[in-house]
Amino acid sequence: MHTEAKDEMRDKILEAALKRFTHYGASKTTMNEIADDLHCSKASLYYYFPDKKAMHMAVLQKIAEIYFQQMEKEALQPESAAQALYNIIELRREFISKFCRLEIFKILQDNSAVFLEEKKKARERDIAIHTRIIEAGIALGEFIVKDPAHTAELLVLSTMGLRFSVPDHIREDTDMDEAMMDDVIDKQKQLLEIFIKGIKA
Amino acid sequence: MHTEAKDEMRDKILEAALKRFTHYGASKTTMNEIADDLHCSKASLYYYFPDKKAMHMAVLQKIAEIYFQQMEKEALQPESAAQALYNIIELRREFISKFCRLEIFKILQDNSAVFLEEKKKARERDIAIHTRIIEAGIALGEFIVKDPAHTAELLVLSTMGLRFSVPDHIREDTDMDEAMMDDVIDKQKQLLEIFIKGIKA
DNA sequence: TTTTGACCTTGAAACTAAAAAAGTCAGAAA
DNA sequence: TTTCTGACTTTTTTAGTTTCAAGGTCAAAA
Repeated sequence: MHTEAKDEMRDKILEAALKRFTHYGASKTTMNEIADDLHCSKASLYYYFPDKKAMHMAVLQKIAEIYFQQMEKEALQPESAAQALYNIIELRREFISKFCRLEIFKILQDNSAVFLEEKKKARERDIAIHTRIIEAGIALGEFIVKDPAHTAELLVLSTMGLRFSVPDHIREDTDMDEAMMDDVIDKQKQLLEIFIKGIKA
Repeated sequence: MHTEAKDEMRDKILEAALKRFTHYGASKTTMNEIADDLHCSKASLYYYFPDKKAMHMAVLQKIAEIYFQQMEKEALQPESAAQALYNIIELRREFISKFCRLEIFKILQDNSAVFLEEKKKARERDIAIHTRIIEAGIALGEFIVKDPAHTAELLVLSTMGLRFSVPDHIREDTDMDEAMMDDVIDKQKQLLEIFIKGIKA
């Protein structure tokens, strides 16, 4: 059984790719560069991944998995549902500031069916986590909500939407947005504050 | 004093342009086509507008003015501030379904300084109107809000942001979005409901 | 003052060639 | 048998060019 070794190499590739992506941006990274970093041939990469897009996806899934697991930990047994919701925003701030250089948006521009599917799944998972927190809030007597899943969707979508409150031309610019990000996160927290009051028991 | 006649011709041009824009989209409309519709020469258009962009802006300002005036009427003396906020969403629905074919987004893609400035002004006016309604709500004892302008900004931005809850690839498509729009408007109303509860006295 | 035909200018498609990157495969290495 | 690679082909990107429709100007007419 050589699968452990195989998985190990696969992971090494993902790490090397992620390093390049976060440093130079995914769109500026070639398969050859990743291979060179690993002192292996490009053909090897194609032994582990069917194509470049699959590798991109795997990198994305890898970091998303960590992010979601942190979120789920937060959602598991909150002392306060409201606090859990705030903590998730903080988690998001960390995640974004860590991976914003990866040009995640440029990859996702690629609106292929697989990508959209993955994006949808991620959003659903995000909403599911928020649903669980809201349900916990109901159980704790913090919130009164008729349809937790629906309310969670609304919270997630409206919070995400605030991302677009910063003008278009700045969103492109990769330098300035670190400062802008704080503004967006701030707005997200302020909206959450009102949102929580709006569903408070 | 020939200014009335001049203004009249200017307005005729704007109407002809708007008709073309809403029918075929602004990006697919040429100056020659507008001139032909008016049975005049293209050079005449340039007597009234310095260039094409200025004409686009004028068309946009014209329809925006109507939209904002309706909003302001709504904001002037609401019996219920909450109801006024709902009415404004309904106004927005009408406005969008009327002018969505104009490809406003494609024009606004043009991130020139003048355009951004105008966009910013429009947003500020939007926020100002919402501020007035929230202040009215406070006066009527409906709401308790510390900083009405700030709360209004948050409401406007989060509501607008919901526009992006529909997947990217559908936003491009000019056919489907009529149905999608209803979904967005629905979400905006649902968010407003919670938002209002969140600032309720 | 307003309008126009004739004219000039510009920018966005439509090709093209060259370079770079993606992707394949027969066979070597482990 | 699984993993890896050099040498190869194919596809995509880029940069340069042409071309033409659309933008824009102007002297002169109405």
